[in-house]
Amino acid sequence: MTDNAATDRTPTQPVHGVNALPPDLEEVRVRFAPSPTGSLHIGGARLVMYNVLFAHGQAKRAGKKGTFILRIEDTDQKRFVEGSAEGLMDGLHWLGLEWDEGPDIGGPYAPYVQSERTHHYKEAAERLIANGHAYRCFCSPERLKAVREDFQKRGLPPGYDRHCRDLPEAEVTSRLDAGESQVVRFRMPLTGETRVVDLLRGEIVYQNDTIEDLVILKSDGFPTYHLGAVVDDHEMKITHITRGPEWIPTAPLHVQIYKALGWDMPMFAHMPLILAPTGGKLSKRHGGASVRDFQEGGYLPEAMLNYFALLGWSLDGKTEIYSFDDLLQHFTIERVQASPSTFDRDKLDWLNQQWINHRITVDDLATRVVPFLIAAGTIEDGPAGPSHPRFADVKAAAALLKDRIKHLTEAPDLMSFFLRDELPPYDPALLVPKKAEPVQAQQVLDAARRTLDEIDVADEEALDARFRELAAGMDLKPGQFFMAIRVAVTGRTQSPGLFETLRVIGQDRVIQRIDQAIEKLKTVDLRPA
RNA sequence: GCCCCCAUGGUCUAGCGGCCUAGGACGUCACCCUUUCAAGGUGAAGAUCGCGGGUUCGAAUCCCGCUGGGGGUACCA
Repeated sequence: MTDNAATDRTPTQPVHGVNALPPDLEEVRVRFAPSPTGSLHIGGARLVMYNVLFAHGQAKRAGKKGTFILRIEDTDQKRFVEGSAEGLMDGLHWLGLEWDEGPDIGGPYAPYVQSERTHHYKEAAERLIANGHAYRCFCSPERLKAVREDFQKRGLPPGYDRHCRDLPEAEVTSRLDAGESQVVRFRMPLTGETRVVDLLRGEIVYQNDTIEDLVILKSDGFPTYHLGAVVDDHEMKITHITRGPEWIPTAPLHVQIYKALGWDMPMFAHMPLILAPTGGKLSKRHGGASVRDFQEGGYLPEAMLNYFALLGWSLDGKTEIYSFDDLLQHFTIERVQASPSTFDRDKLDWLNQQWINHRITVDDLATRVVPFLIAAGTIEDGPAGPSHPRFADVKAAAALLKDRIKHLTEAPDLMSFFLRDELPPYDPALLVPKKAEPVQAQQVLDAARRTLDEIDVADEEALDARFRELAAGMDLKPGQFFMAIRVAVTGRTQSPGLFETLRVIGQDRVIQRIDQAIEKLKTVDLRPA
């Protein structure tokens, strides 16, 4: 955390000569604008984190106001998924990434849902038509498709042939009056070039004639992303457009729309892509992609955020563990990588384990593990936190398992012998330590059983000393002696330290389990192998 | 095909012209610790800085070309 994060250096020098925070800028306003068509993706989550760190961290450190906005871009009614926006917000809340303005909490530029703002886009489109920067297109989807195929066949870039770009005004009016279906396209300049300044990459130059006359207002009256995003970003006073790299190719179009509307240009920062280990975009099949999957997979939000920071950004190339607060102290958008990075599950797992083993408290671990224990039926249903009636037991188990748990999902399995009275069936042969005979296992268990009549499991030291004596007397190594007991009491060969384990399981259950083990051992062939 | 972005060990990265016989981390392997499993500690292997040209006294660092990877090419975002 702060103690191991390098503090003597906060790199802020612009890498590409672009200053993300010009002196005259008073407020940084950034937004995350997902379309409600699915769940919160890892790439989206990381983008949100960068936004929050930029607005609430970097901007505020520079003495500026920083605002992060959530906006829902639901302009594609065909792909709309019910409940998706809520799921997106749940995921963000889980990660602890909060917005200052948004559909649920409102704000000065409400509403923050595009389907409720359609008149803004219509107005902008009409203004663009009026000032000659856009035109109505009556081409049918069939014709468009045919044109595209024809272009492709002739080895040309597939696209629109600008058929309606210069329709006589009278024709437009009459076809409009006739109620013909139409869209609005942006009239891209046919000559010259458009420059896009990207915070992470510097200037990118495009020849205007390589960019199509794209649709900005669809026939159903909804805008496409190109218009919707530009209009809302302007009206919501967005200062920095952060988004995925898939928007780089259409950025010049956006620049042209801003110009045509006479609006001030925000800055652009196209964040890097996250690749699947197999190459290509990260997806469900390749590496998992939904934040929810990780939540259910027993990852801590802290570890997720920490990993996002390491993937595509670095403070000094040495610090690995960051709390969100550390990140707020040190993050600078200029240092995010322009190159895509591959999602590495192993490193995330390592971070998750670091957080569980070394960064959170026992109490915290116990609290977080309760819902998993309930879901698995390891403990009875109840409050999913410290007020659960079994919380004290969970905590005692958590104390011993803290440096052994990698994912919260392991808790039900690893904690079951502490929390449940009955042990699941196990192979009696496990009771026999390595390089020992079944008869010796029986002797160990008998000896242990007798010892427990005198020494209580609460007295770890006395028990430890006695067991070692007994082992020596039987010509067994302590480890061999302990193993027979470990198996008898936990049903498995791996557990936390034997004596602390016995103590937490408790005298009565330990005796009961040893008695059961002695019975079980009778089913094993006692003759020397 | 066309347009665009990117390029340091398998992976994430440090590096901003001399400090680099390239540093850290994950993963891998070995050893130590040890009552099992982890955790922890120590160490090792692993990169001719994608390739080829320049510029420079000097290049991983700047420029050009190539190659490779990725993205875009919709009335989806």
